[in-house]
Amino acid sequence: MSEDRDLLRGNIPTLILSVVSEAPSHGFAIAREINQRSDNLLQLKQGTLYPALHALERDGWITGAWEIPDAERPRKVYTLTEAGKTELERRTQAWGKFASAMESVMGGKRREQPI
Amino acid sequence: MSEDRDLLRGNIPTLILSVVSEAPSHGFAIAREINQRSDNLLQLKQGTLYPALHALERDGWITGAWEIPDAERPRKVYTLTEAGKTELERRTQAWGKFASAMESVMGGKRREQPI
DNA sequence: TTGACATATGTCGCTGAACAAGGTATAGTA
DNA sequence: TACTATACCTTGTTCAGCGACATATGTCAA
Repeated sequence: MSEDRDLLRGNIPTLILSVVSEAPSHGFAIAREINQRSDNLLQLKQGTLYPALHALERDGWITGAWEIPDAERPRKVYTLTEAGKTELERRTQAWGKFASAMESVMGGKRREQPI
Repeated sequence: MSEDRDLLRGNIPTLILSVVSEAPSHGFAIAREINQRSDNLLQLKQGTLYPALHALERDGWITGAWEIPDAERPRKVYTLTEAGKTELERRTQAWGKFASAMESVMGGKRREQPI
């Protein structure tokens, strides 16, 4: 599984934006969600999660707000910004193109020629 | 396009093994092939290509042999080994699982539950 | 009440893949 | 003569992800 580290490269921000785009959420819950949805294949570590969230906030794709529920630990809840929505769309498309390019090479297909 | 650098991470050896598995080929041609099949989306740079080939040879997945055609530059032609064939299968499966996990997270799907 | 565990946030230093930029050399072409 | 494409290679840099650690609270069992 250690190989998935490299496969993950560059995709973690996309995954985080995806999850946050559905509903505002805090870091720990986002990681748990990614973990569960991928059936534990994609494991977001803490040393990756928090710096990634900070970078996304710095770039303006998400905004964080502290929430202090009664009788619970403080959480920083992140919400997707408008710019973040656009960024997610861009990244989703980039992923699609990339995955399709991978299949093209692995499947031995030649690029499509216009008629 | 600069973002595809990160997406490529960890997939380059798989792409190289894929191309070589179809027919023995030399470095420069392998890169050209990947480039063309992906419609120039996946660009294998020389600073990536040659070290990657050396690593694959070191690990025993491919073997290189110098070929000196008449009136042409010498080339190092790489062939997939038996172990390399297994490795390629393993990597192809890993890619499939990873891509499907990505889709699961991005699509908001929950992991399938047994009945 | 003591310990273990899950939750929840964060930082710091390391590693290693991919890249940029450089090198060598030959064949063909303008 | 200069340029381009082919064909091989190395060195130093960069930075995403990770391991390991620190901190703190709520819950639950021994």
